[in-house]
Amino acid sequence: MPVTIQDVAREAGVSVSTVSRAFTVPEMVKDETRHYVLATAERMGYRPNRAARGLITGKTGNLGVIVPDLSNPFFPNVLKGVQARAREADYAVFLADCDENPAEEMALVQAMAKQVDGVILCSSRMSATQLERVVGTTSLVFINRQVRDQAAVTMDAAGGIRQAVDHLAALGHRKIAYLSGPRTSWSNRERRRGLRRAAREDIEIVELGPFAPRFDGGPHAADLALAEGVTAIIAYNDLMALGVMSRLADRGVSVPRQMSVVGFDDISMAGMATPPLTSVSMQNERAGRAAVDLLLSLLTVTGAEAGDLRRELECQLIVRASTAVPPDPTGR
Amino acid sequence: MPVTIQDVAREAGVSVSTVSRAFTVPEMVKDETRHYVLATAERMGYRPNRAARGLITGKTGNLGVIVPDLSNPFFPNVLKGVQARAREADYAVFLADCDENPAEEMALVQAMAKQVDGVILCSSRMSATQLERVVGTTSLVFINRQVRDQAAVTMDAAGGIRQAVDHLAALGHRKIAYLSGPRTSWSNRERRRGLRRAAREDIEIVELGPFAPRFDGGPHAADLALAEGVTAIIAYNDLMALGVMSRLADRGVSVPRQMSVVGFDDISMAGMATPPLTSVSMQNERAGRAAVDLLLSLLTVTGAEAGDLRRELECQLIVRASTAVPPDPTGR
DNA sequence: ACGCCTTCTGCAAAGGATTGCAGTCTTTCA
DNA sequence: TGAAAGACTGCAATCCTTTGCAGAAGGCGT
Repeated sequence: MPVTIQDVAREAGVSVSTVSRAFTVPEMVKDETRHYVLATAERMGYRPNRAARGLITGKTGNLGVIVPDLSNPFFPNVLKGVQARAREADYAVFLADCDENPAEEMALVQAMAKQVDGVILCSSRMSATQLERVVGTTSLVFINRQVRDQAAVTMDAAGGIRQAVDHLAALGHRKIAYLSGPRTSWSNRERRRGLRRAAREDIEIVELGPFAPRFDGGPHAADLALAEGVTAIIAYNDLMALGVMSRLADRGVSVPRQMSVVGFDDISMAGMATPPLTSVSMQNERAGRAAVDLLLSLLTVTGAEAGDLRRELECQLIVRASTAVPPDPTGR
Repeated sequence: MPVTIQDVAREAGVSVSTVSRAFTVPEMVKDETRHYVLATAERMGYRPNRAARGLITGKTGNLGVIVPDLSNPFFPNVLKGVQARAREADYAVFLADCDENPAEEMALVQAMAKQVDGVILCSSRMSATQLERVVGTTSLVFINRQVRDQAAVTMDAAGGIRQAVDHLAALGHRKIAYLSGPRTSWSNRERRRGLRRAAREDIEIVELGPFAPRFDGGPHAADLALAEGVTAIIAYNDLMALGVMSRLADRGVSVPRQMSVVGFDDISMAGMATPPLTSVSMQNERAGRAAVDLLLSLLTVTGAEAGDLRRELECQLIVRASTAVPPDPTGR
């Protein structure tokens, strides 16, 4: 049923080699022949069998992406970038969701290894030892995590935090809470690093947590922040920030009048919240595209050292309605 | 570098046939031999090359999913279901995002056809003529759309609408607006069908739109609904509902005191909105799993007629804080 | 007119796995 | 004890492409 290169060759009255070359090394076959072959192929609806091609070239034309959890709105956007860029480069993408489970993540990489030219790992949860066992099985590009000698695209979260702190400081806030995410997460460490870098004489920053990096981590975090008497909150991510806002609303604390809230990631729902959430935007889609670019050069550029392939994306503070000047300490 | 079946055979001192059979038809090789072979393979880290296998068996062990837009929070959840179920069945999944572009969607199906055993189409945007050209190139399963003689998993949106109407009626609402989505969309037709079925003597339903099925379709829709003087709104989907709520807040209309709002899809952010949005839940993850099940039986069960493979999932109204009794018409 | 260089095309091997067929070795039954 | 059946295993063809090598044809310089 499916039409093979043989069928095209027979129909066009040439050898399979010629058909093959018409597709893969066009300049090697006479214009006239090539046009005729290509036209015939088109007419017959021929599409080269990638599996067979991969068998001999050693390249599959596929790449894999592994994300910790698709229902975390952070990932679909990077996935979208990966997919779009991959398609431009005529690659197909394998998707896997490891459900936040490092062991599963490792298994997935190994299972994929044979059928892809490389794998993109988003916010990998794997331990150093687990990583060791997958490095080398296939080309790897990390997103949001740096691993020695491995290609990676990261976000300048530290810079983002700084922007958030500066923004709040400019508004007049003097005591700010940072609501920490999972202690072991690379992203959280990065954010904390940014916090230290953003430290200023005139601002007091208290760090709370860790809290669950989800909506339901918010309420607990909000209560602690209120108890600390801060006037502004920077949350580990938007989900947590939304949870915080929800809790504040329940407790009758008005955002942004009595409390300013800043999130992280700028997931699409940030702009839809009430009030719309000020957030540090991560350019996830760009990150996805960049990861594919890195992977591509890793595969094609000879002698490219994975360790040299690094790309850091700017973060951008998107100011919306959840931040404002702090309440007058005199009580109006 | 990668270890092949030949390597294992040599190492284990048997022929490649035996190794192959040890994996694919275990009962055909002597227990002792099989154990030894399997152990050797394991030790050497051998994983069969799926491409090579697919070449000869004609089955790839892959399946494809095409979604219209990953950044629409509806899809990642069904994707998650697809992925999970596929992995259980030892299938890998190819993902593609067609950016709401039917032509691209068609091209993607054709591009995938050769490398997958079947494709799952989520909320396909293709026209009848376009569909005609892809049916037959590979096995298809539709989600959220019914096509003649094709396997499909659908949601009982009509039933969901009815639940929403009954809920609002029970609260005392007498005039309700339905905010329509894209006129041509199958989902929208289904919802409208449900609307007619839910029609009751005591309730007046006005249909407005069509509006963009996104957050930014909400404001326009909200204004029209207000002008109609309804006390409750059912939106085409949650995104639109959130846009409506945002606009209502801007215009000083309190939800749910002055206006009740019901969404559709129950995307994760519905519960995080302020107030949390009452919504018709679609069980997207289950839908994804069901689609894979359908595809699998389409592939294995001989003589399974695609047209017979239908699965309809229940919808469930999740009542949250965005719906309440209507304002007293006397003005309190 | 000859040889050489180009340009184009075809032959055949290779890549990793599956599988029909045939061969070997045991076992069983008469 | 011999033959037939049964249980395993191996050989080799096959799936669809790519690609090194060699052959064919045409052009050019001398």
